[in-house]
Amino acid sequence: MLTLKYITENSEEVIVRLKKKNFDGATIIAQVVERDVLRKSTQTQLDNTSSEMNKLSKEIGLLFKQGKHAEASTAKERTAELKESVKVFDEKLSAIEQKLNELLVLIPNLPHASVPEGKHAEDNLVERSGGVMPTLPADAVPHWDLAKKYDLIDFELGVKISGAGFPVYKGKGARLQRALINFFLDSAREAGYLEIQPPYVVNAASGYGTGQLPDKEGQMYHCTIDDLYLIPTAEVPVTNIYRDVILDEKELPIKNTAYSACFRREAGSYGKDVRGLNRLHQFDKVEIVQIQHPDKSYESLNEMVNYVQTLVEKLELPWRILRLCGGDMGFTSAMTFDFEVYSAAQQRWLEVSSVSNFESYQANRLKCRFKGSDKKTQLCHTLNGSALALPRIVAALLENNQTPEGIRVPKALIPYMGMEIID
RNA sequence: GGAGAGGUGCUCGAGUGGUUGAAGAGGUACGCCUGGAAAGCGUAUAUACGGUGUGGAAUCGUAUCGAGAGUUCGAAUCUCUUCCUCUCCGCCA
Repeated sequence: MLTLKYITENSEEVIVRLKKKNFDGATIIAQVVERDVLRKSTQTQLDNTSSEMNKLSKEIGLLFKQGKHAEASTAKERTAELKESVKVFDEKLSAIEQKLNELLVLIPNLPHASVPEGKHAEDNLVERSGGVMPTLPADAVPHWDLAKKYDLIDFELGVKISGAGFPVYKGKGARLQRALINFFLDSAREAGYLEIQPPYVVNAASGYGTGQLPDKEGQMYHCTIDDLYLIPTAEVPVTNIYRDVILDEKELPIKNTAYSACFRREAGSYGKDVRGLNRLHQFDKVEIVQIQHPDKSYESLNEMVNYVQTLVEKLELPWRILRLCGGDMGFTSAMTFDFEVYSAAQQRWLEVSSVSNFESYQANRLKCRFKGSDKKTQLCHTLNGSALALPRIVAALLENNQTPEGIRVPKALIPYMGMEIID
């Protein structure tokens, strides 16, 4: 969330900038500002009353020590009223703070100045693109047919065991998964990321820390008996490592990578583009996360985008990078680049990565701060990106590389696959 | 799952109702000392919010001793709830 201080001190600017995200913030910002004034005055009242109370208590203690029991009893009587006031102010303050917090989580992050205007995905700008569009044989088929032909993925079996959206990878299909995961992890490590193996279920505090809760509760699988959530991305557990942490400036940037299975309920997204591997309830992904100094977070964003680009290039897929417009960006992001690869048989661009700078929006919730040489504590900037999500990469690899002899394995993957062709 | 012990500052560790935001030690930072270093000496070393205030120097107040609630004029210290850790037993990959 945005910091209360920033909102109250720059309320006009905040309202203007939020417009780019198609968010009309005038009313809610006004409510925040109003309640903040109330918060401050209530806090002052509470502090003053508590202060009096503390003073009086000390006096009573002193009187008792001196054996002046009568005077102590008289003093005690005076505390009753104060005590009541403290209680009233305290409850009032808590109520105000709770309401303020409820308002704050409804306000999205401010888009960076370079984020283009726009309302929908069609307004995103193509930043750059590369790779060679494949020329497919006349009888080319989409990946779900190829998966069946070479017995790589069994969607029906997944339905039997779990339900739609839980495919079973078999044989060379399973091996391809493992090859991609290892390729992505090794590449990330070589790029300076520390490999992490996080838990796949998280508590509510973690879900709240990265913003999945409370707004996106319905999108996560919830184990109610233990009140734990299946992670929708490794971003959640990895970023929460740094919840309630004050880092030393010298530790920045922190670069972590993690493979995890990802679980998404995808409630309400049935019917559209869900065939094959395009949209799943469980999928595999390698994530990269950075915690960075605010002055350098856009350098890091750039670095991360360039890094992801090397991955799609090594996989020899046609790719393009989109600079998301204000209306298509995530709630918590200040700037996002999406990566898409072309899936030739479906003749569609598939999103395979989303790289974002959250600036201090996420860090404010997480209370992830750093202390510099000036001894001042301030919020870090957090960034993350997929590097990469597997299913759509697999879809594009299968479709684009289909030949009469089988599926050609890109050079970079051959050592991981142990074969040049899937047949 | 059963029985017991415990959760205090960057770390260790004292503290069982009254100037305890918290002894002591270690670590770290700065200063002194030294040709340099060690030792030694001195100083500093949490966070959040609020008030006064300045070139975001200071200074005061409030809250925080796992978390939440309670008892009390007053709680790190007592009570309850909850989470977590450790030991023993049971079960098990």
